Amino acid sequence: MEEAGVVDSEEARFLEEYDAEAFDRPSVTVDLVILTASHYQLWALLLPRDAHPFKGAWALPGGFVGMNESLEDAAKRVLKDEAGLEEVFLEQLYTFGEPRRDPRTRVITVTYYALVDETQVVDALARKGLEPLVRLKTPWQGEAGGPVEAYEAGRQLELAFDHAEILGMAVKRIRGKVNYAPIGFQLLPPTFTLRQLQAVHETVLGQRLNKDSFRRRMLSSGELEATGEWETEVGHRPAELYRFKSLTAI
Amino acid sequence: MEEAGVVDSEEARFLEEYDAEAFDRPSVTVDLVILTASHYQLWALLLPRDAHPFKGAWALPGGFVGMNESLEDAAKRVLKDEAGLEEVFLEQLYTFGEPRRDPRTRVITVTYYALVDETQVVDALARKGLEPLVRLKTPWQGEAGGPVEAYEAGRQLELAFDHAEILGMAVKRIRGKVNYAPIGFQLLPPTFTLRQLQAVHETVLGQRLNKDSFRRRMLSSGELEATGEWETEVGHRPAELYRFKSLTAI
DNA sequence: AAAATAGTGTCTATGAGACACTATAGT
DNA sequence: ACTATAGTGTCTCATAGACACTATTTT
Repeated sequence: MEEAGVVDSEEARFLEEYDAEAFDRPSVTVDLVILTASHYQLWALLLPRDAHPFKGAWALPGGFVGMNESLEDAAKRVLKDEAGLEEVFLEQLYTFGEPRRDPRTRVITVTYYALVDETQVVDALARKGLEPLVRLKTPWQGEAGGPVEAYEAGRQLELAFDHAEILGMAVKRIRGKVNYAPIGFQLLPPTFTLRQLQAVHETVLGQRLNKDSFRRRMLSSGELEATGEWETEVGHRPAELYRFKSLTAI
Repeated sequence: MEEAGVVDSEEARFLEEYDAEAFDRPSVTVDLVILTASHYQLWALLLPRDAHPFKGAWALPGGFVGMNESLEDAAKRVLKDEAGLEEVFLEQLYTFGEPRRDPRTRVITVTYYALVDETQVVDALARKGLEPLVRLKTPWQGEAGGPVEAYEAGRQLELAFDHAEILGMAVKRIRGKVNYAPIGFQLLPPTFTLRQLQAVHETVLGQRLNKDSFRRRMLSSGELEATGEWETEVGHRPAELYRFKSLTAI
């Protein structure tokens, strides 16, 4: 804001005397919901905790916000350091701050969600030697909201802190967003078929969609561009590959 | 979360030794956008600052988050203490945390927006002897987003900190929400005519709506209930008064 | 040839906009 | 009587769903 530059001598004196230590202050962290879609399931990156509290439970990647670091920069730092990911879709989700959500001390966490295509995140995690992604199960329909369950190898995982609720908020958010914003392509490789795009939408929404009207809606949205190339080795008539125009415009 | 109750002796020892002072911590505040609609204009409560920084500029009501207070409780406290309002629609908006947004020190602010009907907020402010509401002007269409301008008595006001941006985010949010959620009634008295409801939608969206389809859409939404009463003294055929079903259900 | 999915064309149902018309208050 | 807005009925147009049909690949 340009008004911040308006500093007269009275204001300079005030700033010098201001005591930043006058109030108790909570810790502030960022936590990340890194989502991908595959095999008609949503998956998130969760890390097993090796320290108390919630030792052995699974937690979202996160970290403290540096004193001279913006919230978004902190989220990007965590995304890179903990998942090896850069240049992906990242958006603020919600801020959670119940006084007892962390038993150690007051921690307010600003959450972000990232959408990544499966091959990209699997490659990045393999380079870091990390655990595989965790499958999410959403025990509610539509945008009702609520906590989400997480599974690995068929077994339900215990989630640390209020992270089940945070994951639920992320699913609720993208379910709302997929209907009016082109976020499906964030979960796909650069070129993709309409059937792949429909599968991603169906995965996000947790329900089947009509093939005909989905095609018409996507093609008439003006967001897609045919590449003139077709998929290969698919055991049926190959579909044309498309790309998102807004991505090529960046 | 119920998992928080799982405390063995090892975890108890760990919690005792945990040093909450180990990291520098930012200040955390809540700031409130208290919105109302009247005369085809959006209005917000802004308070003139009598201290540095931004002395003389106008700021959103806000306050520090107490160490044992949830974010929503802090927002409700500010709403009551600074505007005299209780039991109104209140929802988290966004968290702003650029390192230099407050020149004194690092302040991260969790913003909330409240929707209040005009008579209610005018009465409440009058009881507190506060300045009148400030008129907002949104120099962008639809949900493009961006900062908002504020006017009082025809003169544009200087806004403190990043509050023009926060106001812009609030307008963007309700523009998106009014199309799929029944938030119009939050800005109206308990009973209202369809024309009043349309005026509120038009004010929020910043554009005129078709009368016929608006009536049909509202009546077929199942959210409205006719009261059997009609407005009076209006200089034309009086309209029936409606109320929102979801309000009576609470 | 069979299986599977891609892609096109057409019919129908639904909802929004446009418009015409009647109804009822205040002035 | 005139003005302004409420409220109803009908027509048209755009879009979603349903369905039928053809096209093209692998097995």
